[in-house]
Amino acid sequence: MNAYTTARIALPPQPTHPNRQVGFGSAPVQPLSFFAAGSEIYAQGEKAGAFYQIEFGAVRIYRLLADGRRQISAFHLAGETFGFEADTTHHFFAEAINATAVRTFRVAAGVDMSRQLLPLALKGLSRAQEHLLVLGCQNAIERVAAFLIDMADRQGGLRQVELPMSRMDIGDYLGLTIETVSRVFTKLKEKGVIRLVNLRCVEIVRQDALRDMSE
Amino acid sequence: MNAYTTARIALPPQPTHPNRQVGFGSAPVQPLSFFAAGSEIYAQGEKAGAFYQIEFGAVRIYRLLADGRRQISAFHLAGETFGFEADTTHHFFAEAINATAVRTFRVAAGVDMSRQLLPLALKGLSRAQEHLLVLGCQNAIERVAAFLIDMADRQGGLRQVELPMSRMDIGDYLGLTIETVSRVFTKLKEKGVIRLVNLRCVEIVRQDALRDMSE
DNA sequence: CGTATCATTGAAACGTGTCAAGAATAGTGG
DNA sequence: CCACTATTCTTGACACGTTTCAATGATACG
Repeated sequence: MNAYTTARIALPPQPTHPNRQVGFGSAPVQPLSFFAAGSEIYAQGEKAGAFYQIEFGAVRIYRLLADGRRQISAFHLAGETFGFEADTTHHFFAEAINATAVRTFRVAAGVDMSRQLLPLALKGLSRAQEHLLVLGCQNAIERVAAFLIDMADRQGGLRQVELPMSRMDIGDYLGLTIETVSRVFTKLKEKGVIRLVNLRCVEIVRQDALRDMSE
Repeated sequence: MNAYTTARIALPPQPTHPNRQVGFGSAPVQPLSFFAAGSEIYAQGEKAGAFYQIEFGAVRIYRLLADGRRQISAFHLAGETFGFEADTTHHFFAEAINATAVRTFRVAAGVDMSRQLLPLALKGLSRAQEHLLVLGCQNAIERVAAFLIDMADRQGGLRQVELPMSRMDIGDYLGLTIETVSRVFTKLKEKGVIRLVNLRCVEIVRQDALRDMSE
Protein backbone atom coordinates (compact mmCIF):
# COMPACT_ATOMS: atom_id res chain seq x y z
CA MET A 1 0.00 0.00 0.00
CA ASN A 2 1.34 3.40 -0.85
CA ALA A 3 0.44 7.00 -0.14
CA TYR A 4 -1.31 7.45 -3.44
CA THR A 5 -4.11 5.01 -2.89
CA THR A 6 -5.79 6.68 0.05
CA ALA A 7 -9.45 7.10 -0.77
CA ARG A 8 -11.32 9.50 1.43
CA ILE A 9 -14.76 10.75 0.60
CA ALA A 10 -16.88 13.78 1.34
CA LEU A 11 -18.27 15.00 -1.88
CA PRO A 12 -20.24 17.57 -3.84
CA PRO A 13 -23.26 16.33 -5.85
CA GLN A 14 -23.96 12.59 -5.61
CA PRO A 15 -22.56 9.85 -3.42
CA THR A 16 -19.30 8.56 -4.81
CA HIS A 17 -19.03 5.18 -6.49
CA PRO A 18 -15.62 3.67 -6.01
CA ASN A 19 -16.75 1.07 -8.50
CA ARG A 20 -15.43 2.30 -11.78
CA GLN A 21 -17.65 0.11 -13.89
CA VAL A 22 -20.43 2.63 -13.37
CA GLY A 23 -21.48 4.08 -16.67
CA PHE A 24 -19.74 1.47 -18.81
CA GLY A 25 -21.65 -0.61 -21.25
CA SER A 26 -24.75 1.54 -21.44
CA ALA A 27 -23.66 3.15 -24.67
CA PRO A 28 -26.04 5.99 -25.50
CA VAL A 29 -26.34 8.00 -22.29
CA GLN A 30 -22.79 7.93 -20.88
CA PRO A 31 -23.61 8.51 -17.23
CA LEU A 32 -21.08 9.91 -14.84
CA SER A 33 -18.63 7.87 -12.79
CA PHE A 34 -17.48 9.23 -9.48
CA PHE A 35 -14.09 8.82 -7.93
CA ALA A 36 -12.93 9.72 -4.46
CA ALA A 37 -9.67 11.54 -3.91
CA GLY A 38 -6.79 9.15 -4.54
CA SER A 39 -8.86 6.43 -6.17
CA GLU A 40 -7.82 4.68 -9.33
CA ILE A 41 -9.59 5.29 -12.63
CA TYR A 42 -7.53 2.75 -14.53
CA ALA A 43 -4.24 0.97 -14.00
CA GLN A 44 -1.23 0.13 -16.09
CA GLY A 45 -1.73 -3.23 -17.76
CA GLU A 46 -5.51 -3.04 -17.81
CA LYS A 47 -7.37 -3.34 -21.05
CA ALA A 48 -8.03 0.05 -22.64
CA GLY A 49 -10.91 0.86 -24.96
CA ALA A 50 -12.55 3.97 -23.63
CA PHE A 51 -11.79 7.61 -23.13
CA TYR A 52 -12.88 9.88 -20.37
CA GLN A 53 -13.99 13.46 -20.07
CA ILE A 54 -13.72 15.16 -16.70
CA GLU A 55 -16.96 16.70 -15.47
CA PHE A 56 -15.40 18.07 -12.30
CA GLY A 57 -12.28 17.36 -10.31
CA ALA A 58 -8.75 16.61 -11.46
CA VAL A 59 -6.79 13.56 -12.58
CA ARG A 60 -3.14 12.58 -12.62
CA ILE A 61 -1.67 10.26 -15.24
CA TYR A 62 1.52 8.52 -14.21
CA ARG A 63 3.93 5.65 -14.53
CA LEU A 64 6.02 3.93 -11.90
CA LEU A 65 9.54 2.60 -12.11
CA ALA A 66 10.36 -0.70 -10.45
CA ASP A 67 11.86 1.04 -7.41
CA GLY A 68 8.80 3.20 -6.84
CA ARG A 69 9.89 6.40 -8.55
CA ARG A 70 6.88 8.01 -10.13
CA GLN A 71 6.61 10.21 -13.19
CA ILE A 72 3.38 12.10 -13.58
CA SER A 73 3.12 12.72 -17.30
CA ALA A 74 0.03 14.88 -17.16
CA PHE A 75 -2.63 16.50 -15.04
CA HIS A 76 -6.13 16.81 -16.44
CA LEU A 77 -8.70 19.33 -15.26
CA ALA A 78 -12.44 19.72 -15.71
CA GLY A 79 -13.46 19.62 -19.36
CA GLU A 80 -10.37 17.79 -20.52
CA THR A 81 -10.19 14.32 -22.05
CA PHE A 82 -7.80 11.47 -21.41
CA GLY A 83 -7.43 7.72 -21.51
CA PHE A 84 -6.88 6.72 -25.15
CA GLU A 85 -3.80 4.60 -25.89
CA ALA A 86 -1.78 3.45 -28.87
CA ASP A 87 -2.22 -0.09 -27.69
CA THR A 88 -5.26 -1.98 -26.44
CA THR A 89 -3.61 -1.90 -23.02
CA HIS A 90 -3.12 1.01 -20.63
CA HIS A 91 0.51 1.94 -20.13
CA PHE A 92 -0.30 4.38 -17.35
CA PHE A 93 -2.18 4.77 -14.15
CA ALA A 94 -4.95 7.33 -13.92
CA GLU A 95 -6.04 8.51 -10.48
CA ALA A 96 -8.48 11.08 -9.23
CA ILE A 97 -6.57 13.77 -7.35
CA ASN A 98 -9.72 15.13 -5.74
CA ALA A 99 -13.31 14.11 -5.74
CA THR A 100 -13.84 13.71 -9.46
CA ALA A 101 -16.57 12.84 -11.92
CA VAL A 102 -15.81 11.57 -15.40
CA ARG A 103 -17.98 10.77 -18.38
CA THR A 104 -16.83 7.55 -19.99
CA PHE A 105 -16.96 7.04 -23.73
CA ARG A 106 -16.58 3.39 -24.61
CA VAL A 107 -15.19 2.71 -28.05
CA ALA A 108 -17.35 -0.04 -29.48
CA ALA A 109 -15.48 -2.74 -31.38
CA GLY A 110 -15.43 -2.09 -35.12
CA VAL A 111 -16.39 1.56 -34.85
CA ASP A 112 -13.86 3.96 -36.25
CA MET A 113 -13.28 6.86 -33.86
CA SER A 114 -10.17 8.20 -35.62
CA ARG A 115 -11.83 11.44 -36.54
CA GLN A 116 -12.76 12.17 -32.94
CA LEU A 117 -9.58 10.84 -31.38
CA LEU A 118 -6.94 12.32 -33.65
CA PRO A 119 -7.29 15.89 -32.37
CA LEU A 120 -7.18 14.60 -28.80
CA ALA A 121 -4.09 12.53 -29.50
CA LEU A 122 -2.37 15.44 -31.21
CA LYS A 123 -3.23 17.71 -28.31
CA GLY A 124 -1.76 15.18 -25.93
CA LEU A 125 1.34 14.86 -28.08
CA SER A 126 1.76 18.60 -28.13
CA ARG A 127 1.46 18.80 -24.35
CA ALA A 128 3.90 15.95 -23.83
CA GLN A 129 6.44 17.63 -26.08
CA GLU A 130 6.06 20.91 -24.26
CA HIS A 131 6.69 19.04 -21.04
CA LEU A 132 9.77 17.38 -22.53
CA LEU A 133 11.22 20.80 -23.17
CA VAL A 134 10.70 21.73 -19.53
CA LEU A 135 12.22 18.53 -18.13
CA GLY A 136 15.08 18.46 -20.59
CA CYS A 137 16.24 22.07 -20.48
CA GLN A 138 14.98 23.95 -17.49
CA ASN A 139 16.04 24.41 -13.88
CA ALA A 140 13.79 24.25 -10.82
CA ILE A 141 12.57 27.85 -10.93
CA GLU A 142 11.84 27.71 -14.64
CA ARG A 143 9.96 24.43 -14.21
CA VAL A 144 7.74 25.71 -11.44
CA ALA A 145 7.14 28.96 -13.31
CA ALA A 146 6.17 27.05 -16.46
CA PHE A 147 3.87 24.86 -14.41
CA LEU A 148 2.11 27.82 -12.81
CA ILE A 149 1.72 29.60 -16.14
CA ASP A 150 0.27 26.45 -17.67
CA MET A 151 -2.17 25.94 -14.82
CA ALA A 152 -3.19 29.59 -14.96
CA ASP A 153 -3.78 29.47 -18.72
CA ARG A 154 -5.85 26.32 -18.41
CA GLN A 155 -7.98 28.01 -15.76
CA GLY A 156 -8.79 31.00 -17.91
CA GLY A 157 -5.80 33.15 -17.08
CA LEU A 158 -7.17 34.38 -13.77
CA ARG A 159 -4.87 35.75 -11.08
CA GLN A 160 -5.96 33.08 -8.62
CA VAL A 161 -4.81 29.63 -9.64
CA GLU A 162 -6.15 26.52 -7.96
CA LEU A 163 -3.64 23.73 -7.49
CA PRO A 164 -5.68 20.59 -6.86
CA MET A 165 -2.52 18.49 -6.43
CA SER A 166 -0.04 18.11 -3.59
CA ARG A 167 3.57 19.28 -3.60
CA MET A 168 4.55 15.66 -4.09
CA ASP A 169 2.41 15.52 -7.25
CA ILE A 170 3.97 18.74 -8.51
CA GLY A 171 7.42 17.37 -7.78
CA ASP A 172 6.74 14.10 -9.58
CA TYR A 173 5.37 16.05 -12.53
CA LEU A 174 8.34 18.42 -12.75
CA GLY A 175 11.08 15.93 -11.92
CA LEU A 176 11.89 17.66 -8.64
CA THR A 177 11.63 16.75 -4.96
CA ILE A 178 8.92 18.26 -2.79
CA GLU A 179 11.58 20.17 -0.88
CA THR A 180 12.80 21.85 -4.05
CA VAL A 181 9.26 22.67 -5.13
CA SER A 182 8.61 24.15 -1.72
CA ARG A 183 11.80 26.21 -1.80
CA VAL A 184 10.94 27.59 -5.23
CA PHE A 185 7.47 28.60 -4.04
CA THR A 186 9.10 30.39 -1.14
CA LYS A 187 11.57 32.15 -3.40
CA LEU A 188 8.84 33.27 -5.81
CA LYS A 189 6.86 34.53 -2.84
CA GLU A 190 9.87 36.46 -1.49
CA LYS A 191 10.40 38.05 -4.90
CA GLY A 192 6.78 39.18 -4.90
CA VAL A 193 5.96 37.20 -8.03
CA ILE A 194 3.29 35.06 -6.41
CA ARG A 195 1.30 35.01 -3.21
CA LEU A 196 0.30 31.79 -1.48
CA VAL A 197 -3.36 32.33 -0.71
CA ASN A 198 -3.27 28.89 0.87
CA LEU A 199 -1.51 25.61 0.18
CA ARG A 200 -3.69 24.82 -2.80
CA CYS A 201 -4.20 28.29 -4.19
CA VAL A 202 -1.63 30.65 -5.69
CA GLU A 203 -2.19 34.25 -6.68
CA ILE A 204 -0.01 35.35 -9.58
CA VAL A 205 1.01 38.86 -8.65
CA ARG A 206 3.41 39.57 -11.50
CA GLN A 207 2.44 37.42 -14.46
CA ASP A 208 5.05 39.07 -16.72
CA ALA A 209 7.87 38.19 -14.32
CA LEU A 210 6.61 34.63 -14.08
CA ARG A 211 6.43 34.29 -17.87
CA ASP A 212 9.96 35.63 -18.19
CA MET A 213 11.13 33.03 -15.69
CA SER A 214 9.37 30.19 -17.45
CA GLU A 215 11.79 30.53 -20.34
CA MET B 1 24.71 30.77 -37.88
CA ASN B 2 25.04 27.87 -35.50
CA ALA B 3 26.68 24.50 -35.50
CA TYR B 4 23.51 22.72 -36.48
CA THR B 5 23.12 24.26 -39.90
CA THR B 6 26.29 23.01 -41.49
CA ALA B 7 25.34 21.30 -44.71
CA ARG B 8 28.01 19.21 -46.28
CA ILE B 9 27.31 16.73 -49.02
CA ALA B 10 28.81 13.50 -50.33
CA LEU B 11 26.04 11.05 -50.72
CA PRO B 12 24.86 7.55 -51.54
CA PRO B 13 22.36 7.17 -54.42
CA GLN B 14 21.41 10.38 -56.21
CA PRO B 15 22.75 13.90 -56.04
CA THR B 16 21.28 15.74 -53.07
CA HIS B 17 18.68 18.43 -53.47
CA PRO B 18 18.98 21.03 -50.74
CA ASN B 19 15.71 22.40 -52.09
CA ARG B 20 13.09 20.81 -49.93
CA GLN B 21 10.22 21.56 -52.29
CA VAL B 22 11.24 18.55 -54.33
CA GLY B 23 8.43 16.06 -54.37
CA PHE B 24 5.78 18.41 -53.04
CA GLY B 25 2.67 19.13 -54.99
CA SER B 26 2.92 16.20 -57.35
CA ALA B 27 0.40 14.21 -55.39
CA PRO B 28 0.27 10.66 -56.73
CA VAL B 29 3.90 9.57 -57.01
CA GLN B 30 5.52 11.03 -53.87
CA PRO B 31 9.08 11.26 -55.09
CA LEU B 32 12.00 11.36 -52.68
CA SER B 33 13.51 14.51 -51.24
CA PHE B 34 17.15 14.52 -50.30
CA PHE B 35 18.73 16.37 -47.44
CA ALA B 36 22.39 16.84 -46.65
CA ALA B 37 23.70 16.33 -43.13
CA GLY B 38 22.58 19.22 -40.96
CA SER B 39 20.06 20.64 -43.41
CA GLU B 40 16.59 21.70 -42.40
CA ILE B 41 13.52 19.70 -43.39
CA TYR B 42 11.09 22.13 -41.80
CA ALA B 43 11.27 24.92 -39.26
CA GLN B 44 9.26 26.03 -36.28
CA GLY B 45 6.61 28.50 -37.41
CA GLU B 46 6.35 27.14 -40.94
CA LYS B 47 3.05 25.98 -42.27
CA ALA B 48 2.54 22.26 -41.72
CA GLY B 49 0.38 20.02 -43.87
CA ALA B 50 2.46 17.03 -44.80
CA PHE B 51 4.11 14.09 -43.17
CA TYR B 52 7.34 12.41 -44.01
CA GLN B 53 8.64 8.89 -44.15
CA ILE B 54 12.37 8.33 -43.98
CA GLU B 55 13.78 6.26 -46.81
CA PHE B 56 17.33 6.33 -45.49
CA GLY B 57 19.20 8.47 -43.02
CA ALA B 58 18.13 9.94 -39.69
CA VAL B 59 16.27 13.02 -38.49
CA ARG B 60 16.22 15.02 -35.27
CA ILE B 61 13.12 16.88 -34.09
CA TYR B 62 13.80 19.74 -31.70
CA ARG B 63 12.79 23.02 -30.14
CA LEU B 64 14.91 25.93 -29.04
CA LEU B 65 14.55 28.17 -26.02
CA ALA B 66 15.18 31.88 -26.39
CA ASP B 67 18.70 31.58 -24.97
CA GLY B 68 19.70 28.83 -27.37
CA ARG B 69 19.13 25.77 -25.21
CA ARG B 70 17.90 22.95 -27.38
CA GLN B 71 15.64 20.04 -26.56
CA ILE B 72 15.62 17.21 -29.06
CA SER B 73 12.25 15.56 -28.56
CA ALA B 74 12.83 12.67 -30.93
CA PHE B 75 15.16 10.96 -33.34
CA HIS B 76 13.68 9.22 -36.35
CA LEU B 77 15.36 6.46 -38.29
CA ALA B 78 14.79 4.82 -41.68
CA GLY B 79 11.23 3.61 -42.10
CA GLU B 80 9.79 5.91 -39.46
CA THR B 81 7.29 8.72 -39.99
CA PHE B 82 7.21 12.24 -38.60
CA GLY B 83 5.98 15.76 -39.27
CA PHE B 84 2.28 15.84 -38.39
CA GLU B 85 1.15 18.50 -35.93
CA ALA B 86 -1.87 19.37 -33.84
CA ASP B 87 -1.87 22.78 -35.42
CA THR B 88 -1.50 23.93 -39.03
CA THR B 89 1.89 25.29 -37.99
CA HIS B 90 5.09 23.42 -37.12
CA HIS B 91 6.10 23.82 -33.51
CA PHE B 92 9.42 22.09 -34.06
CA PHE B 93 12.44 22.04 -36.25
CA ALA B 94 13.25 18.91 -38.22
CA GLU B 95 16.80 18.44 -39.48
CA ALA B 96 18.59 15.68 -41.30
CA ILE B 97 21.33 14.31 -39.06
CA ASN B 98 23.05 12.55 -41.93
CA ALA B 99 22.48 12.36 -45.61
CA THR B 100 18.79 11.55 -45.64
CA ALA B 101 16.00 10.85 -48.08
CA VAL B 102 12.37 11.30 -47.15
CA ARG B 103 9.12 10.56 -48.94
CA THR B 104 6.70 13.43 -48.47
CA PHE B 105 2.98 12.84 -48.14
CA ARG B 106 1.06 16.04 -48.62
CA VAL B 107 -2.31 16.16 -46.94
CA ALA B 108 -4.69 17.66 -49.48
CA ALA B 109 -7.19 20.18 -48.10
CA GLY B 110 -10.52 18.58 -47.31
CA VAL B 111 -9.23 15.02 -47.28
CA ASP B 112 -9.63 13.22 -44.00
CA MET B 113 -6.45 11.41 -43.03
CA SER B 114 -7.47 10.66 -39.45
CA ARG B 115 -7.49 6.94 -40.01
CA GLN B 116 -3.90 6.95 -41.28
CA LEU B 117 -2.60 9.56 -38.88
CA LEU B 118 -4.11 8.40 -35.60
CA PRO B 119 -1.82 5.38 -35.16
CA LEU B 120 1.18 7.56 -35.97
CA ALA B 121 0.10 10.21 -33.50
CA LEU B 122 -0.51 7.61 -30.80
CA LYS B 123 2.87 6.06 -31.48
CA GLY B 124 4.47 9.48 -31.14
CA LEU B 125 2.56 10.13 -27.94
CA SER B 126 3.68 6.83 -26.51
CA ARG B 127 7.31 7.59 -27.36
CA ALA B 128 7.10 11.08 -25.89
CA GLN B 129 5.66 9.71 -22.66
CA GLU B 130 8.38 7.10 -22.42
CA HIS B 131 10.90 9.87 -22.86
CA LEU B 132 9.19 11.92 -20.14
CA LEU B 133 9.73 9.07 -17.72
CA VAL B 134 13.43 9.06 -18.54
CA LEU B 135 13.89 12.83 -18.20
CA GLY B 136 11.73 13.10 -15.11
CA CYS B 137 13.03 10.20 -13.05
CA GLN B 138 16.37 8.90 -14.21
CA ASN B 139 20.00 9.79 -13.66
CA ALA B 140 22.68 10.09 -16.32
CA ILE B 141 23.60 6.41 -16.49
CA GLU B 142 19.99 5.30 -16.64
CA ARG B 143 19.25 7.83 -19.37
CA VAL B 144 22.12 6.73 -21.57
CA ALA B 145 21.30 3.06 -20.95
CA ALA B 146 17.66 3.66 -21.89
CA PHE B 147 18.77 5.50 -25.00
CA LEU B 148 21.06 2.70 -26.12
CA ILE B 149 18.41 0.05 -25.47
CA ASP B 150 15.89 2.06 -27.46
CA MET B 151 18.27 2.55 -30.38
CA ALA B 152 19.18 -1.14 -30.32
CA ASP B 153 15.53 -2.22 -30.32
CA ARG B 154 14.72 0.10 -33.19
CA GLN B 155 17.58 -1.38 -35.18
CA GLY B 156 16.38 -4.93 -34.79
CA GLY B 157 18.05 -5.75 -31.48
CA LEU B 158 21.47 -6.37 -32.98
CA ARG B 159 24.60 -6.22 -30.85
CA GLN B 160 26.06 -3.46 -33.00
CA VAL B 161 24.12 -0.24 -32.71
CA GLU B 162 24.67 2.65 -35.09
CA LEU B 163 24.44 6.09 -33.55
CA PRO B 164 23.94 8.49 -36.42
CA MET B 165 23.93 11.49 -34.09
CA SER B 166 26.69 13.37 -32.29
CA ARG B 167 27.31 13.42 -28.52
CA MET B 168 25.80 16.87 -28.50
CA ASP B 169 22.60 15.52 -30.07
CA ILE B 170 22.49 12.72 -27.51
CA GLY B 171 23.01 15.22 -24.72
CA ASP B 172 20.28 17.51 -25.98
CA TYR B 173 17.97 14.51 -26.27
CA LEU B 174 18.69 13.21 -22.77
CA GLY B 175 18.90 16.55 -20.98
CA LEU B 176 22.62 16.09 -20.28
CA THR B 177 25.82 17.84 -21.36
CA ILE B 178 28.15 16.23 -23.87
CA GLU B 179 30.73 15.83 -21.10
CA THR B 180 28.31 13.81 -19.00
CA VAL B 181 27.30 11.68 -21.97
CA SER B 182 30.94 11.05 -22.73
CA ARG B 183 31.71 10.13 -19.12
CA VAL B 184 28.81 7.68 -19.02
CA PHE B 185 30.01 6.00 -22.23
CA THR B 186 33.43 5.67 -20.65
CA LYS B 187 31.98 4.22 -17.47
CA LEU B 188 29.84 1.69 -19.37
CA LYS B 189 32.92 0.75 -21.36
CA GLU B 190 35.00 0.26 -18.20
CA LYS B 191 32.29 -1.93 -16.73
CA GLY B 192 32.36 -4.09 -19.83
CA VAL B 193 28.72 -3.37 -20.66
CA ILE B 194 29.43 -1.80 -24.04
CA ARG B 195 32.30 -1.53 -26.46
CA LEU B 196 32.90 1.56 -28.56
CA VAL B 197 33.54 0.13 -32.01
CA ASN B 198 33.98 3.72 -33.11
CA LEU B 199 32.46 7.08 -32.24
CA ARG B 200 29.23 6.34 -34.03
CA CYS B 201 28.93 2.64 -33.34
CA VAL B 202 28.41 0.87 -30.03
CA GLU B 203 28.54 -2.85 -29.41
CA ILE B 204 26.26 -3.95 -26.60
CA VAL B 205 28.30 -6.58 -24.81
CA ARG B 206 25.98 -7.28 -21.88
CA GLN B 207 22.45 -6.40 -22.91
CA ASP B 208 20.99 -7.71 -19.63
CA ALA B 209 23.20 -5.40 -17.58
CA LEU B 210 22.25 -2.47 -19.79
CA ARG B 211 18.55 -3.25 -19.44
CA ASP B 212 18.91 -3.46 -15.68
CA MET B 213 20.56 -0.05 -15.69
CA SER B 214 17.88 1.51 -17.86
CA GLU B 215 15.46 1.16 -14.97
C1' DC C 1 -8.62 19.04 20.89
C1' DG C 2 -5.29 15.50 19.52
C1' DT C 3 -3.15 13.16 15.89
C1' DA C 4 -1.71 12.07 11.30
C1' DT C 5 -0.41 14.06 7.13
C1' DC C 6 1.60 17.47 4.40
C1' DA C 7 4.60 21.48 3.80
C1' DT C 8 8.56 24.29 5.01
C1' DT C 9 13.24 25.16 6.37
C1' DG C 10 18.18 24.12 7.30
C1' DA C 11 22.73 21.70 6.77
C1' DA C 12 25.40 18.56 4.42
C1' DA C 13 26.21 15.23 0.49
C1' DC C 14 25.98 14.14 -4.13
C1' DG C 15 25.55 14.36 -9.10
C1' DT C 16 25.85 17.00 -12.97
C1' DG C 17 27.39 21.34 -15.13
C1' DT C 18 31.07 24.47 -16.26
C1' DC C 19 35.52 25.59 -17.76
C1' DA C 20 39.79 24.34 -19.68
C1' DA C 21 43.13 21.31 -21.74
C1' DG C 22 44.43 17.48 -24.52
C1' DA C 23 43.29 13.47 -27.75
C1' DA C 24 41.00 11.55 -31.55
C1' DT C 25 38.58 11.96 -35.77
C1' DA C 26 37.08 13.83 -40.12
C1' DG C 27 37.52 16.99 -43.80
C1' DT C 28 40.70 19.83 -47.04
C1' DG C 29 44.15 20.84 -50.05
C1' DG C 30 48.75 20.08 -51.66
C1' DC D 1 48.36 9.67 -50.05
C1' DC D 2 49.83 12.50 -46.53
C1' DA D 3 49.95 16.56 -43.78
C1' DC D 4 47.24 20.40 -41.94
C1' DT D 5 43.26 22.19 -39.80
C1' DA D 6 38.77 22.27 -37.86
C1' DT D 7 35.70 19.88 -35.34
C1' DT D 8 34.29 16.56 -32.09
C1' DC D 9 35.16 13.82 -28.21
C1' DT D 10 37.37 12.76 -23.82
C1' DT D 11 39.23 13.75 -19.36
C1' DG D 12 40.16 16.44 -15.15
C1' DA D 13 39.30 19.94 -11.44
C1' DC D 14 36.13 22.75 -9.47
C1' DA D 15 31.53 25.12 -8.86
C1' DC D 16 26.79 24.97 -8.44
C1' DG D 17 22.09 23.27 -8.05
C1' DT D 18 19.36 19.80 -6.43
C1' DT D 19 18.74 15.91 -3.37
C1' DT D 20 18.95 13.81 0.98
C1' DC D 21 18.27 13.66 5.76
C1' DA D 22 16.38 15.64 9.73
C1' DA D 23 13.68 18.78 12.44
C1' DT D 24 10.01 22.08 12.84
C1' DG D 25 5.68 24.14 11.50
C1' DA D 26 1.10 24.21 9.42
C1' DT D 27 -3.07 22.02 8.02
C1' DA D 28 -6.81 18.59 7.68
C1' DC D 29 -9.41 15.00 10.07
C1' DG D 30 -11.58 12.20 13.63
